[in-house]
Amino acid sequence: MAIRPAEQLIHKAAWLYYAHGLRQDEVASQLNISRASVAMYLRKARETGIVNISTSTQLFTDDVTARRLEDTFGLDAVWIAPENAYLADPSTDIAVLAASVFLELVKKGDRIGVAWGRTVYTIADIMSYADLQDVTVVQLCGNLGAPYSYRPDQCTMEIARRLNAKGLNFYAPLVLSTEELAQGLRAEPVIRDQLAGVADCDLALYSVGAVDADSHLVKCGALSPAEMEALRSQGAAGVIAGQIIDAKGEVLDCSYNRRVISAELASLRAIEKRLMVVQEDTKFEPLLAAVAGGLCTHLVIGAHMAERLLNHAGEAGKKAS
Amino acid sequence: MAIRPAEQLIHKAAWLYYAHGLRQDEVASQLNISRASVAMYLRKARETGIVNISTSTQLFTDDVTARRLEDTFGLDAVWIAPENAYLADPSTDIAVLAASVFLELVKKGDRIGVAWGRTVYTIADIMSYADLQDVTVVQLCGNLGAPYSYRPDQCTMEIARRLNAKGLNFYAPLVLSTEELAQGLRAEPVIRDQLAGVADCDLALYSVGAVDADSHLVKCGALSPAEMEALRSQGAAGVIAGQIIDAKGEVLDCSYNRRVISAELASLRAIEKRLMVVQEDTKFEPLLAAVAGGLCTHLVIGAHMAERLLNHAGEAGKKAS
DNA sequence: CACGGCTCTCGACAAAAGTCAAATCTGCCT
DNA sequence: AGGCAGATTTGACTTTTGTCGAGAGCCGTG
Repeated sequence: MAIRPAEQLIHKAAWLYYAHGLRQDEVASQLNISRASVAMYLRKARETGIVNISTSTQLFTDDVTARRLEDTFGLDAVWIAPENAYLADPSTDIAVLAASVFLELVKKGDRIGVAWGRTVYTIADIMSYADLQDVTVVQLCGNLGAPYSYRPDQCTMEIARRLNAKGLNFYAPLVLSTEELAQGLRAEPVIRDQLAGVADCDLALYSVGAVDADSHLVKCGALSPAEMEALRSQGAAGVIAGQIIDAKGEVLDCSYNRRVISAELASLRAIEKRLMVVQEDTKFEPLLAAVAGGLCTHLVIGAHMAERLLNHAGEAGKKAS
Repeated sequence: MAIRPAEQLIHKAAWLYYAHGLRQDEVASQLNISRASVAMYLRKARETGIVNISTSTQLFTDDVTARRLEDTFGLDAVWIAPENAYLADPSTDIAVLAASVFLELVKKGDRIGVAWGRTVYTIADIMSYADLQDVTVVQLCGNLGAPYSYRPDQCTMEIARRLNAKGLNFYAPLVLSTEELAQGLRAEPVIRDQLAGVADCDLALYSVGAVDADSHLVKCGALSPAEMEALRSQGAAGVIAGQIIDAKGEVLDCSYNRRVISAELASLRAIEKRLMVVQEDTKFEPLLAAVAGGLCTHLVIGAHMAERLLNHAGEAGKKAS
């Protein structure tokens, strides 16, 4: 990690510009280079996280709805992305917000568990760079061989890259064909250590998957549409880090789950800050299951989903009384 | 702390501009206001810490000299402001650097002890705003009645204001006329609690004062030039949070110190991160004393001072062998 | 040693952001 | 209701910044 001569220059330029508030041409004359170069250096500085521009996400927690959600579901913090006005694509909105929230939650020296999925990868993709050197990003579950760009290891690596952190991948398949093999693999020292290390994380980032034919588990061939359907009728309500959970947020007792290599839910629950991000409105039930199972403490969702959650809680309350 | 309607707008504008990367005119049309207003909002957002622009101070620790200082004096981290090229005023350079380092060291929920002096106030003055809501800034020592703008309470309040944090001043004089009175005042519940709370701080910010006629203690009338001179011959080497220390960094046994209301050195040493900033080259001996006494773990100084420290250590080493 | 291929740098132009005085709005007092 | 003081907003203008293609320097290779 020796600092290249150019990096030194970028650093100096960034310092003079952002910390001292000089103009670009002043910086240029200080460093005896052209202003155009300064502009380029500054862009690089922003891209590599030498300078950090972060905007408070407080606006999105201040919302009354967010507060009520925190109260009714016992969550530590909820962020709600306004559905309507802002940008063309509402789900991008959620991802942008989630990325900011994530960066706000990360601290130096943290160990971060990352699951996989389109949502997680989208977040990684738009997340700005930061310079947290002694952070470790660990992969929460095994890999799928599919050619998707949001494979578990990709998610982990991309986030590690953005944070300038260490990425700890693990190269085991997510699902094996027999329970015995899975058990054997889980006992392998390399794998065992990685899985044991999950509980030591300070922060986790994941989404929740739906139990339907569109699930990545189906798309990647881990389960057939028919199997998925069968699991659903057995009570499957969602997918967390590759594992099927029921409506109470517990691991569903089924062959599939026993063949999976992934962090145990108990380990996940041991992580202090569990950030769950849900983009799709269709993932209402999966989300409910995850929340019921105490699988998240911090939540980023869209306004519409927020409403549905509150309504649901209201009705459940009425029924109970 | 109800959010004024305008603040909401500022927040939204900042979000769209900095997080989503829209241009100002795009933001303007989104929010149905003129672009000029957006520009103004954004300035306010930066000023109030809704957006945070911070540049890594790593450049200044990467220095070989800084590393050697860390090693030879057993410090956690050292930052060295390059003396020559950068700006007109080298001591401003140090303060700018110190402010950035300080902001980098502060974490949410921290309790911060702040002493006083021109250096500390300069830092407070140029420090950019941040939005750390549950941070407490506590004053480390009593006040002086002088009309200086860098009175202890001013320093504390200004820093608290910049961080959007709670400021805990304490209104006792720094020096009393008799030891009995000081003892009595220290026993006062309000004062006692405040002093006891110092050891709970996570971070301290102070400089070190010189023992000469230019000292603020003299300028503010706490000591006469003659008394100062007398203390010097008794072994006074520096001033920390209003107290006189000897060359070993211990409290000097003298009447003055017994009449002072300030945090005990033991409490200061109990603080995990003790950030000391020294601007003036003349404060070489005071700094040595402070370092010897373990009163700082993190150090921000100029290049010239860094050299002197290293040379001194080198010579001391030679003499010893 | 000449030749591509490569990155880095610069000048000039276009785009974006900052600024200021005038206009408008707002609440409040008479 | 009128009018005044303060803050807020705006349009027009200036300054600053981003970008692009051209050119310069640098290396390994044929």
